[in-house]
Amino acid sequence: MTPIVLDAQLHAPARLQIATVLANADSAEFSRLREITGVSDSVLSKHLSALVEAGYVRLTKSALDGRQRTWASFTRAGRKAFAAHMRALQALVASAEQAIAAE
Amino acid sequence: MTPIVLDAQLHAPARLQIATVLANADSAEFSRLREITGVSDSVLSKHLSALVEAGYVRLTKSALDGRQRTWASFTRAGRKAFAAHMRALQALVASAEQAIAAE
DNA sequence: TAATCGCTTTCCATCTTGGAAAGTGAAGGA
DNA sequence: TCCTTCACTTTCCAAGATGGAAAGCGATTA
Repeated sequence: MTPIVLDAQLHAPARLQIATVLANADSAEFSRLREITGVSDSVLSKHLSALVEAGYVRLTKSALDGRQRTWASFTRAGRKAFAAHMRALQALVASAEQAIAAE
Repeated sequence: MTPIVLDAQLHAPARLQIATVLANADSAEFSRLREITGVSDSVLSKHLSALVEAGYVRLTKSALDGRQRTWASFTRAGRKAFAAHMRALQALVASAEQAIAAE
């Protein structure tokens, strides 16, 4: 059987939440991601920086109502990595399918 | 939408590997788990202890060929927790389905 | 009695994750 | 112009997770 490789950059729960939002939208506001993940400003900022560093996310700053806003979106690489991660999870679930079917 | 709750005790990659093996078998030998996870004796021992502590795993010691062997198996609670974790992952994958379908 | 096997425990280093608080640049008000 | 606010960002720090090496330990063999 082929080994199931999980993406360390996307594996942490908060990262998964961020990625799931980004996968379902073209972009998401910083404040919305903060609400969804439930972490502090600083922590979200660091997660996003890490994803940018990994080449998975792009941050766009633009003014809305005269105030600065930060939008996050997947890069092509990020979207691909997330898709691969989801496939890995799917394979993981599949490999345990019969086992949990008995429950 | 209902929040997707991941089990922290099963979330770490090495734990997932151990759990997947246990889910597919009645029990597994210490040495086999060590090979599959690729971690050292001490690390595997600690992971198993943590799972025992969580009430998810039972360790059985018995002699084989005159030498001590340790077998690990899921408790009923462990099997249930793993099944729930797999369902959570399945839900996570499903929530991103359309998004990754485009890839 | 000594050595080996099969873990377990201790010790230690590193990485990750988190919050609080201070810092920064842009925009708005006095 | 100076001060404040907003929306993050960075720094500082604490706690927990994870990993290996090495020592420990009980049960066999030699």
